[in-house]
Amino acid sequence: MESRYKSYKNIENLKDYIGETITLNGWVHNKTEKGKLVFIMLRDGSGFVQCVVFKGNVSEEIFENAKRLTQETSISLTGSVREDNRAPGGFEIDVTDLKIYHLAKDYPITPKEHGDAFLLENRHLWLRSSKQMAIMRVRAAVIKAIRDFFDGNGFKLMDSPILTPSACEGTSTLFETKYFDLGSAYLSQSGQLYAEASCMALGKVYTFGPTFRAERSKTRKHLTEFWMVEPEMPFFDLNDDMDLAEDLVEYIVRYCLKTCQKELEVLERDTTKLEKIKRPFYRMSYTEAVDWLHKNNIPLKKKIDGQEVDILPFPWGEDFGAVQEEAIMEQFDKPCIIHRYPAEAKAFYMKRDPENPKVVLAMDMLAPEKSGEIIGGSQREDDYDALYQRIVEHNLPLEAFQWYLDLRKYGSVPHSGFGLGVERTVKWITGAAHIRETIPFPRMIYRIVP
RNA sequence: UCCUGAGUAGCUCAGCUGGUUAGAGCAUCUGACUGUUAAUCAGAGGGUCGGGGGUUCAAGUCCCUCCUCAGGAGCCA
Repeated sequence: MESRYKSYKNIENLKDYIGETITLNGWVHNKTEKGKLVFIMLRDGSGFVQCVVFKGNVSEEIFENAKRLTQETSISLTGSVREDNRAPGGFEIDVTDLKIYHLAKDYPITPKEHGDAFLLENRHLWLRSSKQMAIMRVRAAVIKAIRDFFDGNGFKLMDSPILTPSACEGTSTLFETKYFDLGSAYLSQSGQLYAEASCMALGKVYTFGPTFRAERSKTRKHLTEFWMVEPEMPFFDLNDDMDLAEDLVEYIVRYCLKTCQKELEVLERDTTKLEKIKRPFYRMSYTEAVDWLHKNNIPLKKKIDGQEVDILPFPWGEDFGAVQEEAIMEQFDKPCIIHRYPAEAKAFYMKRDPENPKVVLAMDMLAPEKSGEIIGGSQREDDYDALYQRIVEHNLPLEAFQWYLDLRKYGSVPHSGFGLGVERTVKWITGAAHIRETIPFPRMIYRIVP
């Protein structure tokens, strides 16, 4: 493509330049000297390539400069591209010219092992490591897949506000901030309520953005700031909702398999497990899941007076914890949707099942390989009186939900939606050890820097 | 918030029952080598043992306290 700005050749396209002399810009990932040879592993963001400087091929000055190179020094180098099976990646550059932009000194991250705390403190530099780069590239692919899927299926993007006047669900804790003379505003913990309003205007919509939860949780599945995509569809019932969730997840996985082979290889991900992710996924109701727990003697683990006790059989009505989720998922090689949860355990806006008022038309999708919940969704309550009563029952401020109740006053329709957590999806697909590795700059309870 | 564990060189760690001048590997610097790819070999520099207090002739080591970090639970995407 002709462009008005400088365009450089990229390492990922090297196979198009075999035999040509090209200039590459990048950073020194590693360097080894061997007498009259200097090997430079060059990184440019698109990939890595080994470059060889031979004393006999360059001037004294260039060779001395090659010997001075340190890890993460930024350089521009020129040389011919050659296939070579001695080089990692299969290509090599015979360097004829070398220019140093900036000589880096004492780069803290070495090719050896490092601890988690150290790497997190140096997240701004850790991102340059090959595995972190690969995860970020998969993340970009996951987000692209999500947008392509919705844009290609008649959805409109309708962004929800990040500053909100009050809780969407009332349950989770919110980050609070001052808002001029209007008192407090809160960082959004879900765009759903606004997506519901949007879908009554534009039909199928999705909202995509950061979400904030001030929960004091400290696990490898939680961030205080994470990205969520939330589709909302008028005239969809719970079954349509579940079908859409399956289609989306299948599309994301297939897109990553198609476009991120190299990245998944760097991450040593077993892609045969991802190849199996095809519809139909598994489905069971909450009640069926509880029956299964009974049959397999899986207890409810509860803390009473600081003592952990096992309760058998698992009592109907209790929410599943990590123990139950993992036990259920162990039998599956594909995601499983669990639907129709006890009403008490779930949010106020979820519609009761007309066939069993003790449960709501909600669903969670659990991913295999101990990846946990990646989707939570429901059919929404569309009856004005029922919703009004729920808001009162949950002790939520009625005046804050007046606009939301309006949606049930002016042409209410059955509608459904769900939220998919981007980082949890990336964690599952990449096999990353911790969710903090799936977002460029993670925000966690005890870390906000860098 | 609760439970568990850890803080010693730039990094990853060892350091016994309290006992001379606190160690190793990597990284850094100097030198050797035309195939390294976490190179190898030879040499050099590098320490407030997380902070504070206490016990003792003597504390990295024992006690108290505070701080920081990690893992797990609950909550959730």
